[in-house]
Amino acid sequence: MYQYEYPHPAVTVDSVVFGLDNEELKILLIRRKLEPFKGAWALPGGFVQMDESLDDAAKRELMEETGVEKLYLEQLATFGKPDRDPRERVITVAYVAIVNLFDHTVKADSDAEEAGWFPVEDPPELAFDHIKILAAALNRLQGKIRYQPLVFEFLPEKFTLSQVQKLYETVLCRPLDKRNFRKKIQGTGMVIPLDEYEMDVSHRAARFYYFDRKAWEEKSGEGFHFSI
Amino acid sequence: MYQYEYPHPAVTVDSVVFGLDNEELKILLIRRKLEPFKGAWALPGGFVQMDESLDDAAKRELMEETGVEKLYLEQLATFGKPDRDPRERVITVAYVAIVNLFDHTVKADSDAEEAGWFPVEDPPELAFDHIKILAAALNRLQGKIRYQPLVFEFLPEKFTLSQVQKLYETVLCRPLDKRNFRKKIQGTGMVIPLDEYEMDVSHRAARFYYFDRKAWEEKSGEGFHFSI
DNA sequence: CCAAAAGTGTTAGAGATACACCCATGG
DNA sequence: CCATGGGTGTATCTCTAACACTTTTGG
Repeated sequence: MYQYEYPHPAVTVDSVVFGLDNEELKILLIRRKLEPFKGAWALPGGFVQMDESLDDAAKRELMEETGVEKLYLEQLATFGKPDRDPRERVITVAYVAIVNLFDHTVKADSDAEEAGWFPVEDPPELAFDHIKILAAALNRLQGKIRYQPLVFEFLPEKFTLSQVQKLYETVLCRPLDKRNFRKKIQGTGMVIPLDEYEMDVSHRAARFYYFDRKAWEEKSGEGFHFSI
Repeated sequence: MYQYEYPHPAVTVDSVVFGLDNEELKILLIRRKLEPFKGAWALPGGFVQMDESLDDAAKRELMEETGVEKLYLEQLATFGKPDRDPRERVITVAYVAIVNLFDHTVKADSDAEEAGWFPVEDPPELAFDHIKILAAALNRLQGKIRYQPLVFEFLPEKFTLSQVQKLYETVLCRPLDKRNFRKKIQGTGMVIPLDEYEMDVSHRAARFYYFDRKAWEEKSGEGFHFSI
């Protein structure tokens, strides 16, 4: 039993985990085992432990629930309306995460928890105010992807330019001109062609490229603007 | 006395309040009356009450400490390293605020609390991790001011274009070309000239303008890009 | 030879940048 | 008449946007 002179809220972290599944943008949801909202789908998350930072809490919860260690993670915002949880006052720090579903497999079920990937555009009913958090996360992703190289967090080490373009189109919900897109991507100097090509495709084989993280880190220091 | 089955952290809100004082960008600080960091300068803030939202808590604290009701307020980020407060686990939700020091006077001292405005570039030693919060806030301000009309939150209803330009230069820490700046500002269609001019200045009197909030609200809906 | 996706350049227009002088006012 | 800041236009350049056909491969 823990006692305080003044009331303290509970604090949780919840993550909106984006992934690219079969060229569709999806989010990871967990089915709740406990009341309230028992049986409903919800964002993965949980209570912040007293000895861990918020970032560490988000990482730990995602590790526990997806088994993925390496992922992109950034704080989104904190949601704290007094009545957002019917049990007690719960303030949640929301995160945006991106997992690479090519290089890492995500365990769909962990310690008897049901988990699943759902289309961003058509999610099921969500517990609490999680639909609002999802909206904020999508907004952040759409805004940030235009001037930071987040796309490569979704893609395998080696990718084709068409994959990159389709991903941008999916996230931004608008078509991009192929020639202008390729010019711009290659003009950054951070997307480097390999001498490898697709195999066994029934059309001209696409060239593979990789993202040069070092070049990005160097250039991003000096106010470099990515910009799609 | 309040009891919980699991330990709960304390949650506070802290605000970085920016204001334009004599053409200098300043922040509002409060001198701490209590341990820890008694006597040190700190960001204004305090504990979140159980029945108020985070935004409401930030507004209430600022009202109590500055007497200002109308101000620009936006959530910045949440800081929660386990050891950021020596007493107990305290997670703080940081806000960025802007007060207009032309139209509203801020009471420098409130209920026996010492308060003061300090240059952003040269603040005193701050309590807790508040220097990190300040850095994040300044970063947010510099980023956001380029594509959202935040400058007008600092300025009086009626202002001159030179005031606007100097403010941009102050915040962005770089000079701007006068003619190009004026073209761009006027090109937005949201900064409207008045038939009023400065009085009693020992040089050509500058024209006054006002910011058309309605035009901004309409245009910002349709993906309008401010951009300086 | 057909279907399917990869790959490739040029042109026109819009927006950004660079730049220098005259004007109005108070002292 | 001098000091101080207010106010104005043009030329160049860069970046963006629009646009259509040829290439490669498997079936």
